[in-house]
Amino acid sequence: MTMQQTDGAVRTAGRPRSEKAEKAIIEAALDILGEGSGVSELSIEAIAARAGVGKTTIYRRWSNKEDLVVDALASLKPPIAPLKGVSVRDDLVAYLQVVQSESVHVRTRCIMNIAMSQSDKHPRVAERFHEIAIKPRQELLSAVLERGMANGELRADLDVPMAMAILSGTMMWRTKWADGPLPADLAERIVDEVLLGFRPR
Amino acid sequence: MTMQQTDGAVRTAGRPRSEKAEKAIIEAALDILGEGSGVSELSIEAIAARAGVGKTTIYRRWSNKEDLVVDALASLKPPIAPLKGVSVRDDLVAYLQVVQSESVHVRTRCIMNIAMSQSDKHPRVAERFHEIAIKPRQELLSAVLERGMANGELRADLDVPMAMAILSGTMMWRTKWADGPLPADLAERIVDEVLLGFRPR
DNA sequence: TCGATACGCAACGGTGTCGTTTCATATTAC
DNA sequence: GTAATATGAAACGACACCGTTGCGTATCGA
Repeated sequence: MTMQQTDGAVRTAGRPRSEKAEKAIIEAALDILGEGSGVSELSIEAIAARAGVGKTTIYRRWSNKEDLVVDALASLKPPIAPLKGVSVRDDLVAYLQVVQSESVHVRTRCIMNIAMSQSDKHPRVAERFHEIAIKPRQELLSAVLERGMANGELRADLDVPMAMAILSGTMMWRTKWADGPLPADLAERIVDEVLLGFRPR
Repeated sequence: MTMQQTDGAVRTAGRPRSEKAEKAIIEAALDILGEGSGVSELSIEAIAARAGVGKTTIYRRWSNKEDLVVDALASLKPPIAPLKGVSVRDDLVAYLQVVQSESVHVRTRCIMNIAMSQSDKHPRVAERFHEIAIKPRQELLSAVLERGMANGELRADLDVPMAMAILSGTMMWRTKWADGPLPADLAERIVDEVLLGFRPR
């Protein structure tokens, strides 16, 4: 027996599922992943314990770990900066500064690690992560570059995908293999160096 | 009771340790890592089984898994191309082509993944990997760039570490997040794009 | 030959996680 | 109140590894 509610959701008889528990589970999963565990090392028991929840409650919602992780990643809000700068240079600097500042946070680092290292073993997770975290940023970056090409700040024949790879790849390389503390003006230095080749001849 | 050998190695009484077994163990470990396992998922039992070796033989040589992995990574020969090209451009293209071709091999990919994603959890392994696989290449790349600066192919004020990050990071980004098959001339396109900003004004 | 050491193999007890089940309790619709 | 469903807690048997030990065999020096 079911009945329609005003919002169109289907209600069933009996106690409804606790949203609070669901949030706690996802938060706990992200927490553990953020501490450096890979997907395979992420145990349901550990999630349940940290979330203060019975394993039953988890298994009732997700039939396997991957589904849980996919949902967890989906809950990550991609914090995209608005990027309303005056120049392309300012926008790029602002963008890379966001990327750099995120790379400092352990949780961001670890989740990035998961995306990069476990894409072969967990393609669904990787796909979802790409859609949630990578794609919107790429589109943002792409828009900045296109704008620069349109208004003459950048070469009209700029290879946009290549330019995006140069910018993102350089920042990732430096944040990944950093020998020491990153320079505070890293974003500016990357942009200024790279733009030398992007500006009109 | 020990005695000196001609090569200075110390020989003990009794059956000597089998070099063949040692090679098999390390090879098996690399094999499993190359199939996508992380260091934590790498089990001694699995290594022993694949190497056709008793667990005893492994525990007799390494007291823990990290030591084994460190030795295994150390055994990887970094295949550095000679890079005797005529121009800086040719050398850079040749270098990046090696990087790209390696990125196709599953084993290389996975070991790279380990280095990138488990550096926080296994710092000794990461350090060793950096020394074995990253550092020699960085020095090679650095030498190419310095040569270009000396002979006028590149700007005299080029930021070498930044330039290296741009080249390596771009290739990594494209090989990592590739949507489809990589273009065959990827290395040339990266170098040609990047060199626009590296050449003298 | 003999002592010493390494070998592969099998088994040990211990631990952690799996996915499931049972239970008493809580929350909802009817 | 009653039926239905969800909850957290606990326990289940199963499995994979752990690190260790014992065993019979193989290979070395003396």
